[in-house]
Amino acid sequence: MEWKEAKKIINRDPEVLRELKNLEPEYQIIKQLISLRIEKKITQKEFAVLIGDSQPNISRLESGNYNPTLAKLKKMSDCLDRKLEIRFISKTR
Amino acid sequence: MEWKEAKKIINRDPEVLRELKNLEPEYQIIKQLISLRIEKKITQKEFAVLIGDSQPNISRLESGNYNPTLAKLKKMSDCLDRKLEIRFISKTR
DNA sequence: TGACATTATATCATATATGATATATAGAAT
DNA sequence: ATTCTATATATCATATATGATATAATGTCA
Repeated sequence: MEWKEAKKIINRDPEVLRELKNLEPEYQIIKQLISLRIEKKITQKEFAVLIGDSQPNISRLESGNYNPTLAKLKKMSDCLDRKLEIRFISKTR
Repeated sequence: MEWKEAKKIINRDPEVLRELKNLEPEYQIIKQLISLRIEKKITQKEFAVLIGDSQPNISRLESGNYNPTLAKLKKMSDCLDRKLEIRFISKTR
């Protein structure tokens, strides 16, 4: 399995995708998390255990129906042995 | 006023700074937001109006005693005409 | 120093995130 | 088709974020 699979999951529902793209940072996060999970070849349940959460909550997260706090994002990144980077980037060129 | 001033504000309380550095993403955010405000040469009150919030809440935000949701971060970035970027960065080299 | 501006702290009601569990639905394997 | 696994959806109690207001403390300037 590869990114193709992740893309398939993201594309499952065109409506959700449209909304996700409008809410771009959320999309970024979801995309990254799904990629990570698939990269590791693990189920949502296993991923949930990894970050100290539950499978239904991972599903909700991946679906975009989720609004995590900064602390939650940090916890997730720590559990995934990743460094969380948050930036407010200037739109000017 | 320049970054020196922002630094002074961040350094006001060594204990807070120590904790902030430990909670690094939060520190990043605060640093960026304070920089932005000082760059614009506006008070917390004016900044608050800019992002649709109140001065006491900005103070709380700048002090680190704040745990914003993703939606809140997005709203802030939108109001500041910035693009919010969130990444889980691999720690490997 | 005093007046005013700015920032920090406290408090509170309401909204919503977190964490947990049950169950429905979809997918995979045989 | 059946069984099992994986994912999606629903629900709920509790914790906590949001948004708002009042006030205290600190800073600035004449």
